[in-house]
Amino acid sequence: MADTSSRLLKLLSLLQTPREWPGGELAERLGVSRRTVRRDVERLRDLGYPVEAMRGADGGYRLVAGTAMPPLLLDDEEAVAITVGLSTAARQPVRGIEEASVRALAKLERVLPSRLRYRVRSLSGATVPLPGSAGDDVDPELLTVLAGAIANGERVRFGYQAGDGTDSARHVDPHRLVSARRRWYLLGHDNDRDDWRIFRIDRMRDVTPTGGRSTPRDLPADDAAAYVAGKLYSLVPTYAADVVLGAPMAELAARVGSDVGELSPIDERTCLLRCHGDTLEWLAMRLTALGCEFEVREPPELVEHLRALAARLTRATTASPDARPFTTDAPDRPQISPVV
Amino acid sequence: MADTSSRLLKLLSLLQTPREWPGGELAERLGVSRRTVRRDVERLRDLGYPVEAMRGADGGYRLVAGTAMPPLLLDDEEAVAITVGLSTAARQPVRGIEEASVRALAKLERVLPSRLRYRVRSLSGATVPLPGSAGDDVDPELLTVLAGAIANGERVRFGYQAGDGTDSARHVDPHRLVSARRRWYLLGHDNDRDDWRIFRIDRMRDVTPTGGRSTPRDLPADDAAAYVAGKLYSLVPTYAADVVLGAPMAELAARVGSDVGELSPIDERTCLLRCHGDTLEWLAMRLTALGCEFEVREPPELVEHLRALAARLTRATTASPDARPFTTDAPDRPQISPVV
DNA sequence: TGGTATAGGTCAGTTCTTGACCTATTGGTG
DNA sequence: CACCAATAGGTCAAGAACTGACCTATACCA
Repeated sequence: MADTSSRLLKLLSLLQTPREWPGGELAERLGVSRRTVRRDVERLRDLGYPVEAMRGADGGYRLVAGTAMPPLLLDDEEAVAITVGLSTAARQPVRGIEEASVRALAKLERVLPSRLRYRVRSLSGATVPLPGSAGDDVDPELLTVLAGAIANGERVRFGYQAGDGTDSARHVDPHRLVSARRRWYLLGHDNDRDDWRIFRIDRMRDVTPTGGRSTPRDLPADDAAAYVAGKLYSLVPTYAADVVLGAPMAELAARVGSDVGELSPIDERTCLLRCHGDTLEWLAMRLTALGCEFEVREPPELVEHLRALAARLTRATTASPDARPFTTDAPDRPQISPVV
Repeated sequence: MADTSSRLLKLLSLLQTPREWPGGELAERLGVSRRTVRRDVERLRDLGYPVEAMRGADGGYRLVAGTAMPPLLLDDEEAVAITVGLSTAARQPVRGIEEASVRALAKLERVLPSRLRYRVRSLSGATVPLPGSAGDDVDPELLTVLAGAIANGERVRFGYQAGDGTDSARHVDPHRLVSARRRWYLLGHDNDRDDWRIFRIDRMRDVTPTGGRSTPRDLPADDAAAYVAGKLYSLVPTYAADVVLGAPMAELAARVGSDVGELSPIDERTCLLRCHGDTLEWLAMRLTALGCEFEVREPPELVEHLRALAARLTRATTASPDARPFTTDAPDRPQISPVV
């Protein structure tokens, strides 16, 4: 009966509010007798959602953590907040739950009322881009489209710009989304080339599901993520940095996230940081953000980059504040660094 | 009837998967006849959740966006992903939906099965701290406790370390959570001092709801967020920066998020950036991340900070790579910059 | 044009739900 | 310590709803 079901949902939604509900108030809100409220609570418990009841004066009902995840009943603002949160999470994925984030985002986006969509769009445009990832940010919507196609077993068609700049149209059976090195990749079977390929998602254009079913194939490896990571290692240049930090390891441990790099102690006052990064900008930012003295051993490119940065900072602070800036055309002054 | 309701929920959960479901398969999965599936779909539509049906061969049912937000049925991984996403979102709140994010997080945390909690905890520890906010990160759990107390109208008790370092115990009727200047604040009525106070949440300890009801009071202003922002303006020092950027405004517009500052053009090759920040580290990072030439006009503290940073970078790159670093004890070398 | 999918009407038997009334139990308060 | 207010749960009868079986209409694809 639609009446009972909708009442149960309404009850769940009330109970998800962080407060206690006396039975009488619930009965009034739901338009039924108190006895029915008790029965509804029993029904929810049967469904696996533990409703806790405080007996005695000013007792009441409240939903507590159980073994199953109850259906989340969100109001408009919460739905928007979650969508925005997941969109930004997709831009800076957290190891181990990248795909689940995208799945959850896809779920949400499919049912998000249109009046909320524009709010999401205007809000997620306001996120601060991080250095090293500027320009080649992935559109979260693209991710959800691909996630949907993968789950649905649908073939997709898109335009792809390869690393050497050549454009081509692709027909691909999408297989898995993998995020590695702060970028998103699609592992799929290229039907025209009849082989497995890895595509950088920020280089894909006009992705459209064709409607055709993709043929199930065995993975080229046991673990798709490992496969992609391995291929990338030989394809994408990566900088491995080797830096001596002028502070005790204990002091820095909290500031160095696990995805930044590994710390090892040298003595009481210094320690060694080994980290990887695909752009020099990213490495430079991580290092300056540490706020301590440091000394770069490897790679020379990073030394060079930091020198250029230091020079830029010096120029930024030495010009006289009254003079019109940049009047002398110094041809060797770098303009905006190209997007990598 | 629990049977029908749970079947409806199961159906909703199936339909939230990004694929099409033919009626026959749904009937099989739900253990009912196809006619009942059709009726269940009708029930869902009555509840306001639009189920789209594709007729014809290989048609099927799918849930589409409607006017109401359907209950979200998440699997374990998705629940973890959303919780982690919201936790990090609470650390770097997005203007306009700060409170909704916390509300949604509170909702989730209250019902999150315990087996998922430890996964959330281990994952959210891996987030990268940003410069300028290091050390005084807010614990998202604290936010959800406060959000719950506010919604429940419960009085809270906590220890607070004021700006001058003095400790005190507080009894407060919590009123609103406000995030401003990349920090979280609690606006509440301090019962011992009988006045409205603003608390920095990262300075609160041992927050516990006392169980006592907080007495409803009128806000000291129409808009709590504006009230807090106004008070902060007179309490917390803020740097207003004035920077000339050596690149056309059009090129930079995408890189300057709306919360970074306002751009205005000077000529075809340069533009002006006016921005605010509560720490010099934050301002310095934003500026260097732009990747273009720039020139700081104001404030002098920022110029000083950037000079020191440039000097640090120079030291980091000029030491001979073979020599043991930091052998000479230069007393004027700053150690880790204190947490602001 | 044929096959397969959804859409929806009707009917009878079964099952479930609801509210009213009842008692038991628990926890805080005066 | 007794009282009160809250949850917990049993039972009953009337009513309502659900289900599956059968039917036809309709749309889409190959």
